[in-house]
Amino acid sequence: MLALVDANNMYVSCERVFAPRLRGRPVVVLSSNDGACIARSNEAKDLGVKMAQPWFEVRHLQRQGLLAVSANFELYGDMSQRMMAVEARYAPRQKVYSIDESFLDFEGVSGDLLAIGRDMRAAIWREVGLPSCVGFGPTKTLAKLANHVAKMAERKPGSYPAHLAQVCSFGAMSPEDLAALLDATPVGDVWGIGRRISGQLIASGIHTAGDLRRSDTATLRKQFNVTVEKTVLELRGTACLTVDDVVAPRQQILVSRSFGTPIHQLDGLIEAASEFAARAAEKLREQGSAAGSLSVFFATSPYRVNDRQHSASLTMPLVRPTADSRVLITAATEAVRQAWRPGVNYAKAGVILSDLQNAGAHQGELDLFSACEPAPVRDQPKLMAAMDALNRRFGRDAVRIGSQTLASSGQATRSWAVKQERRTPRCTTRWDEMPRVRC
DNA sequence: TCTGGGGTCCTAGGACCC
DNA sequence: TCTGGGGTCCTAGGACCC
Repeated sequence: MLALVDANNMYVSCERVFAPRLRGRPVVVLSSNDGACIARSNEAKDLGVKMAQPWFEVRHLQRQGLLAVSANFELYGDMSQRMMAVEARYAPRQKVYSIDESFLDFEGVSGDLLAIGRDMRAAIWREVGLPSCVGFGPTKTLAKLANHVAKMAERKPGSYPAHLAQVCSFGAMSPEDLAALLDATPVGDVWGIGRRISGQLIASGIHTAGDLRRSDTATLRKQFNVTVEKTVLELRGTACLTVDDVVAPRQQILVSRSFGTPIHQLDGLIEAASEFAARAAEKLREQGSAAGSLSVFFATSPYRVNDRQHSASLTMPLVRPTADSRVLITAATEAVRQAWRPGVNYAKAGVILSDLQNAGAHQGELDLFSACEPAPVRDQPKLMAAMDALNRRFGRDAVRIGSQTLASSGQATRSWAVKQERRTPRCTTRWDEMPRVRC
């Protein structure tokens, strides 16, 4: 039997641990530049705030008590690790799926899973301060669905039987009860069935999870793809997705941002791309990989309808896989120079590292470069390691690459930097931001 | 004024090969 | 009037997730 454990409204719940004023009130967490709502408390959902809804569309709800804070990812990441560590005590294998979810494999565990689930949930609350829900099922898709039921039964009394709230096990249900439950679940609530496909399923008469489970797999595979077919099999209890507890290194690393103010000058774009490439390179070295290629993209805002629209994307193959910030920044800068157009207001940009491989694996090569003049920048892993160590010890950007802040005009620009006007303290990761307790 | 960021997997179709 | 056939590899883009 598998379990899916996840925190309720993760980001809001993390904020509430250290800010009692946020408890019991409608709260949203805002994306970078305080642009859109990326997390909502139940009270905010009840006020009608939608996921990813722009802040300017809902800010008037402040009159009805809505509160907003800027995203504090450092805090959420740390809280996540604490939560995962508690969960790991309860099952032999854990696969962390996202910042607030993990799958647990209870194979070989005897005892009452419902009781274990309740105990684990209580421990997460007691030790970390986060509310969570637990769903048990024989496959990942069913465990996900059980978790969904647990959450909805808690949040919307009447949607599902009350005894399924918070911890729900499909393993503890009769086939008839489970069938009735699936028939009461909209097909779009099934994991893997998104907006596009649920629309087409409904159009062909498949409205609920129960309908989907009864559908012919071959037909669905033809109409859609194998992913949908696997989902149906998983709903029937045939496992197609496994829980492997090895943490696979990322296959792709992406750093992108919308700008605080649009960029129309080459300097600014180079500076931003350099900054993103440097961040991506740090992540790359953190997981011990090297990148085989680097892509840069930048685009105007589709919402500024009077602006000339342009979106560019350019991939730079790297001569040899590298994790050296200087090499990656040089490639990013070159890509910007090639793809940039003057007179355009760019609103967003990003850097993607792909073709990732183990940094230790060196491929033999012909030395085609010794004759080059000037010689290309050589990788210096020790230099990078020293830079990372200094930044860990003295804070981010204690040491940085020059082009991360272009000083061509005699002063740093960085007007594009994100705005976060409502960020809360990083209570668990910074000594100087630790909360104070008055007795 | 103001519209998120970071991922994975799958597939169709083009390039290329013999 | 008149098309080769069979295969691999790569990439862009779509769909999904949180």
